Amino acid sequence: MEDIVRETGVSRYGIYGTFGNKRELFEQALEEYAEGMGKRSFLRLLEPDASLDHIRTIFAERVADMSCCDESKGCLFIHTAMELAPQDEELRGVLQKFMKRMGKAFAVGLESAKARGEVRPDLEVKAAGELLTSTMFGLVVLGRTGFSRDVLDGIVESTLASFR
Amino acid sequence: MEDIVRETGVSRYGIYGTFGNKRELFEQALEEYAEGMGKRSFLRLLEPDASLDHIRTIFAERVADMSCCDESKGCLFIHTAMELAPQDEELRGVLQKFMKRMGKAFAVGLESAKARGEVRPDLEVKAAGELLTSTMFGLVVLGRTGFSRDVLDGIVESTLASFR
DNA sequence: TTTAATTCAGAATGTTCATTCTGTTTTAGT
DNA sequence: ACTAAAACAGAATGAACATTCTGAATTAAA
Repeated sequence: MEDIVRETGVSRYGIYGTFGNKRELFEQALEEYAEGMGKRSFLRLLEPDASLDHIRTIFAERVADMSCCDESKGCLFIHTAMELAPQDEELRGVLQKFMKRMGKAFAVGLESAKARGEVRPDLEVKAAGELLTSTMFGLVVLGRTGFSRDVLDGIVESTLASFR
Repeated sequence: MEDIVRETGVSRYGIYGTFGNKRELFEQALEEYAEGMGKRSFLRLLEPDASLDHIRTIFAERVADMSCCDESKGCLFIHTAMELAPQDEELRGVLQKFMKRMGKAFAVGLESAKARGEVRPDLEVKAAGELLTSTMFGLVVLGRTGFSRDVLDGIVESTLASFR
């Protein structure tokens, strides 16, 4: 809270008055974050011209994040899932909502890719979308333990290759 | 530390005398844990008769862990990777050592499965082993956020199916 | 058995941090 | 401009917790 007061310039009074407590503030921040990252990364998968390359790019951005500075390794989703979700039903609900949306977006993107002949016709896009969601988080864990960019890229490519 | 003193029955004096501090105690616990889980789960992949089913079983055990009680969701590896690895080079080294070993074990198991004709002959087992390592952690993240056993099993099956 | 070294349980210390409180300043309505 | 409400900065409170300290109990050596 100290940090938030300093960085935002909003007083403790204001924060507690508006959000009640740290927990509530966090929940709203999480929703905001998810909404933003959905718009920034996943919306493009819903365009009719979405291709496998769109998916590749989403992963590439994440891998790039992991591999650079010490900061910003991982995302709020995975930290929340690991540290809070099992004991907090409400947060779990927020995470599930957005992760399901993520899987869905992947599935829609894959369907478009299928129409373009980039993936095999019998691919089950729903299952594949869930797999990609899981892969995203697996990558973050490996990235945090310092695995090289090459390894992370390799995992993404193997996964995408399996759709062909 | 309070909890450890209570649960082990060892006095603070003894713990600090033997391990120095919480950090050192933790590092040794992590190695112990990794060693044990390696022996319990991954050693069988090195047997010459290892099959795809051995891999499936390892994942099934993990999925079962995730889906039952509130306790024990996740493992020490992933928690350490998420919470400590980026700021602690030594722990990162420990994690990397064991995660690489894990990938290697998967690769060896896949090679045996290939000999049995269970996976396609041109599968790159090294890359596939790394992918399975990543998948393992991805599953834990989804499990923690409450995804159903069916979804988790589906991800495992899609992944294994992609090797055929 | 006596002495010296270990080990014990639990109290004391010091730090971090969320939350509340207080007295002052700013804003909005008249 | 004057009053009442809102918002401020920062101090006070209280809890959690790692680590160190203390005096008592236990063990091992003579």
